[in-house]
Amino acid sequence: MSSPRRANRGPAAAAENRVALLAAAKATFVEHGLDAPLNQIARAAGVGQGSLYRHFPTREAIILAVFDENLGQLEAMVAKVDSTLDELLAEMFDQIVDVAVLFELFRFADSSDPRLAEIIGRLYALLDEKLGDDSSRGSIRRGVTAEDIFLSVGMLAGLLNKTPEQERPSVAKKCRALLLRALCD
Amino acid sequence: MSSPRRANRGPAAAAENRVALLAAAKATFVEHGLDAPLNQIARAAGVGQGSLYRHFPTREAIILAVFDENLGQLEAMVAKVDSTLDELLAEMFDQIVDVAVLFELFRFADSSDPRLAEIIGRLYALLDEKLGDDSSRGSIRRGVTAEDIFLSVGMLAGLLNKTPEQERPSVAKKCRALLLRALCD
Amino acid sequence: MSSPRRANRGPAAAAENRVALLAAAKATFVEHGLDAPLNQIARAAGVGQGSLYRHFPTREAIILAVFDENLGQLEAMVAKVDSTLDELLAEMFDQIVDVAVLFELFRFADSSDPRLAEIIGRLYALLDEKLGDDSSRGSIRRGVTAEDIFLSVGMLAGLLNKTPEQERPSVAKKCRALLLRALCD
Amino acid sequence: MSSPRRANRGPAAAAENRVALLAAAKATFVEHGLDAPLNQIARAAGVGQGSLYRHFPTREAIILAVFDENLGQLEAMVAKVDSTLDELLAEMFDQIVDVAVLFELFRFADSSDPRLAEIIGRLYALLDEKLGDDSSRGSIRRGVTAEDIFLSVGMLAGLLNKTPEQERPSVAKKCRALLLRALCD
DNA sequence: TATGAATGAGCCTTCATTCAT
DNA sequence: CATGAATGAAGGCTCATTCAT
Repeated sequence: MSSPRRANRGPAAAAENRVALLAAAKATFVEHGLDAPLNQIARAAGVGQGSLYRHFPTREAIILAVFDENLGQLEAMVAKVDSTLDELLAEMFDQIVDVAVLFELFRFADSSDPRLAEIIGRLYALLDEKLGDDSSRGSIRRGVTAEDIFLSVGMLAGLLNKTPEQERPSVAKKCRALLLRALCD
Repeated sequence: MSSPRRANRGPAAAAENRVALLAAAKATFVEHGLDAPLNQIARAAGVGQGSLYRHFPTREAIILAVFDENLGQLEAMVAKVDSTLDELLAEMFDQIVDVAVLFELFRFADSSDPRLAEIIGRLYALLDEKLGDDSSRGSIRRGVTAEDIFLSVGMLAGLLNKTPEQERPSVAKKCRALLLRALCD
Repeated sequence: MSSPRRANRGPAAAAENRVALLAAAKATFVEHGLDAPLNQIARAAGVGQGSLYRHFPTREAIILAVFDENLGQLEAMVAKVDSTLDELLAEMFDQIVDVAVLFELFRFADSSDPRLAEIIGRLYALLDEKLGDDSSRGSIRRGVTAEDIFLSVGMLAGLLNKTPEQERPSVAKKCRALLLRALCD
Repeated sequence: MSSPRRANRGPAAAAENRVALLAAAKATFVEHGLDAPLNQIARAAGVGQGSLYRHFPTREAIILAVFDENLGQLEAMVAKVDSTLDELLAEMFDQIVDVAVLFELFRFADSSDPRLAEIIGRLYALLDEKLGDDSSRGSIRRGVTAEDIFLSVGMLAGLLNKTPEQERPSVAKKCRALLLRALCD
């Protein structure tokens, strides 16, 4: 019997699969929310259910991984440009319109989860580095902490997640103005 | 027989049931989010599944009812005291810590239920009334619109919904400071 | 408290209610089939659920009553006109397009049910009366029994019940031609 | 533990399961009609509820599959013997006593499922092939169309579906006589 | 190790039936 | 006797998770 089942590409495919899963997960989460059926992710990735579970044993695990990956991109960006916090914030505010859903992560991950703590730690480090240096602080006023920025971004994300797709850009713009006023002189 | 069917308390229980359902719904939503199983609400209210559906034919209907009830309390408060917007905002920020989940209601914004529009209208009216009058604007700066306040509250609620129970007061306090800075002179 | 509940018109309304229920039942069955929710019938009749149950304790009971009533109309028609069987058949074939659903009755009523037996008996009597008399037999061939006619009508009804609304007239016409060929010389 | 979850027999069981489901579905439909609970079919097949839905995502799908299978048997029979339409009809009339319920399938006639159209097409082709050739038409009179036969079979099925099990053979016999008279010279 | 079918728990919803008023 | 709210059993369907191959 010739099974129509996708060929088992063996262990070598593991890395490929992981990448495909992360991409599929991000797309699926953005489109259907963090409660999207997991099999939808597996299907979109062209990967078996079981493989998804092997790579990410829980829903939380894959969400964390996607978030982590996105944060990685942000870090890379920061590392490359000699940017001020203004520019970094602008970039974050821009990107968040599309991936706000990932911030729902906090509903899932227990805040004591070491992976989450690690991710938050990296974000804080990123921000503290800029805040601590007058030349890179941009127009952010003294006294603003990394946590303040973190909370601001979180609030924006929180609202965007309740906002219908097409209204997001306009809502984001108005909120950004409010938040900058809160954070800048 | 194993299952002693709950006594049929008759039509007289209708009003009681409605109240019990609303209370149970609020508690359940606060604890488990707006996607909480409806049967859990019915059980918590000590009411049959069917009665829940009779009183609130859709999930949206019961969410709206709970929200409406809370909004009513807010309006009552405003009506009583000759309050400034500062006080109104303080009240809202206080209350929202406990019922932030209700703001998830706006996920249903594309709903055809006219009551949602009505509720939003009432909220705006509440705010516009205060904003339009210099003597009641408090320390809110000129140029702030009802929408700005609405968005601020929405952002706060959005973040609180992702925040674990015990951290909410502290998060709320910090966010409140940020938002007031955004809204006041 | 003024109860918005329909006034209890007392025992006097019993007869009225029964009539309203039968009419509503017929309309509801025709439109939604014999499995239509009973509360739909009560509502259409403007009558409480309980009253429906008082008049017709089972679904079968109300179906039988509707069927019976329709048969009564047929009998009345036969009694009035000095009709041949041809005309009677034509009438039945005509009417059945609209009320074929009532023949689903046989799926519900146990054939040993005395009420059903009584109804069938009346139908047979109606037919036998015409068949037995050469002058009223019309073009129906000798040898055809009341049962043959009964089965023919039943078959037609059976098919019509599976036929989408708008195709019924055309299907009925073709089947009628076939059945007449079976029953006539 | 109280519920010894059925062993997961693995993907290899897929084919077996499909067969078991079809058999169970046929039996269940015959006994309880096309509205029989699907979980009853799953249980009868010794298969999980989810597997039923995997194989047949809708009720219509499984009905179609059962019907298709039966039609396949009919076609096979026709293909083998060099039969006349008389014989084909006899076979159909015989078989229909047991599986009349499947003809309820046509309640789904407005379905968008192309397989239904395909099935009807095959039935018509089967009949047209015989009708078009004088040597195979048997005693069926000229002028009879495939549709006439289709309608006849449908009418018989419709009636049998309302007929209690034990009376079906006798009813079928009488109706068959009537219908043959309608279709033959 | 990858695959995807199997499994059943669990939520949603409808509706027949009962019964306090 | 009429009313219509209350009740929960029952069936539909989805999806997280397991596991034979």
